[in-house]
Amino acid sequence: MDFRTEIAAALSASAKTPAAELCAMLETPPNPEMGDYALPCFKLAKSMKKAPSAIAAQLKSESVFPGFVSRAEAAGGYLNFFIDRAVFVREALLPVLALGASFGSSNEGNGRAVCIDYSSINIAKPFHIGHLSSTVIGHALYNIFNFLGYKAVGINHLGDWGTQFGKLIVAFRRWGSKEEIENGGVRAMLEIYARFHDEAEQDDSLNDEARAAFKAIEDGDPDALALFDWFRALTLKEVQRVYDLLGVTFDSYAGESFYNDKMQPVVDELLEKGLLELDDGASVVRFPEEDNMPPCLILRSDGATLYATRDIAAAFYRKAAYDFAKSLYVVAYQQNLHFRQVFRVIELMGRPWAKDLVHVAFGMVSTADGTLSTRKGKVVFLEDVLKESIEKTRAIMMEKSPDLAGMDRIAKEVGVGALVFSTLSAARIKDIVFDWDRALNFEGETGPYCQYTHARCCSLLARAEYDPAAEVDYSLITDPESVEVARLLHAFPAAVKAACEKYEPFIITRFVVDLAQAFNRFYLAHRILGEPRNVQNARLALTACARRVIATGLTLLGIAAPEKM
RNA sequence: GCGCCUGUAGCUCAGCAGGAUAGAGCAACGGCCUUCUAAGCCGUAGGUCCCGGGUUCGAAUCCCUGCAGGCGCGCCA
Repeated sequence: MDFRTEIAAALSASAKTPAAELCAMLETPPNPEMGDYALPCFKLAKSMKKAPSAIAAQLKSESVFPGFVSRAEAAGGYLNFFIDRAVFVREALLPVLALGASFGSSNEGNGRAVCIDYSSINIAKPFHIGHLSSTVIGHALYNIFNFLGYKAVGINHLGDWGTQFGKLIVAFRRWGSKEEIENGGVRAMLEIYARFHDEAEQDDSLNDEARAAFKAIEDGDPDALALFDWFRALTLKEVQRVYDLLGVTFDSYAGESFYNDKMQPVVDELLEKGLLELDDGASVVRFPEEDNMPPCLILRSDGATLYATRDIAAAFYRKAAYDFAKSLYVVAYQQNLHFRQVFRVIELMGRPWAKDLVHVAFGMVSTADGTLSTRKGKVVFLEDVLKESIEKTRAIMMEKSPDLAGMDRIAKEVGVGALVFSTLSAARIKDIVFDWDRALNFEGETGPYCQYTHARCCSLLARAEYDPAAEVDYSLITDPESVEVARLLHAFPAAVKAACEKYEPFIITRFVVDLAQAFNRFYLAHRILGEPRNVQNARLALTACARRVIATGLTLLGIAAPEKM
């Protein structure tokens, strides 16, 4: 039952306005005491040639409202509607009880593919906190799109090409040892890479050597290629530990090197369509005046391809391979111009699906003592942060619940969840200054708080031996705290939809916090266990629904919902 | 210089297809565990919604001008 639609239909005749229009006008009053829905009558003043307050009174007296409207009240220029609380609570809880884990999901995607390019780490470089945003935003969107009936395709667009690999090979041949790299992983690679830069400042011939080494990779020289593959494999093995902790997966690891043989057709087509122009020896695509963008560089003056060339080729490949309905790029906003250019070039090439390419931009991550910089050694490894968070969680658990079974697993779920949750708690465009104390705060609007509330629900349901089949008397949970929980449950599907449409996982994060807060208020205000049978049953049903939706929300965000903690 | 983004409580952020007294959390202070998980709950205090114009019955929200900060602007990715 949709309350809004029915209220709007009831008003339509008296207001002489289409129901759909009235439905869009209906809003939620700022305070529940003012009603559940409100119609502001100001806009009707012109067409009805009356004062808003008079309109509200007239609509009230002339309309016949559905039975679930217990009261309609004109207040100022508003007409407020009060829904029968037992009906409202029942309508809110029934779908959750009936659908369980699929409550909030839908089939609107109809199986269409949505490519999501996220995380996209660089080979032989550290996986640091700067990569956390892309990784967890992308992963959450992956879950959300699947939940709404799409077929998400997770793509880790690896940074596995470029002259830096020539440098690394030279550095390794001069100063590296197989054993050190094997044991030290990316940190050891960074060390010899840094040494290369130091020594190359004195001896420029090293740079020539590096260029030659990279050329050797390109030409398929077996020795160079073997080293390159080795660096790649070692890095992937190392980052896999972090992905395992985060529970993040990918369907494709096709990175930059994958597109090496796929760029020529793009260049050919650009030439053929007369889009390519020579400028200072480089080949560029110029944009129409109204685009107000600098040209997009396609080929360097030495004929080498560039970042944009590769991304255009990648977009073509993904369209052909997956026939996506949308293709998302979860990449920091620094690359705003780059993606505007790439998308526009594809549009100029006559591909209507260019409109389905979306840059899901997010803010910069920095540390208080300066921006992240691999060179300056200020880099904070993601794995270190995750481990620290897990350790802190374990310490808290040792204090609060030392006998809990499965401590290791729970400490991992809570410690990791805290970081994921905090990364997903603000609009993605906001910059983040990484702060250990804030990242490891487990109180207030945090992941552990929501997980704790979930565990609290589980504990109640287990103690009461809750029977989902027991009949529920909804008239027993019409107190303000219960109704507030019900109101949020009712709003969950819309929150998921909004998160998907806006590519904003934080909408779900906030929703889960709100629900957890509402449940905790309910919990503190009302006893559940040991109440009369029918009261206990009704409150347990509410608890079961809250637990279910908190768990679903957390799962969508990529966060575990342990039953005990 | 040009373009994009951000500016709301001491701090971190919601609210911004205009609506009724601007909301949370953290930090501070004061309460609540001999009954359901205190990683919790309640209360107190804290705001020129960056400034100035405009549109509107009504602006934190829309438009314009400024200011401050971030990012970007050809052969890196």
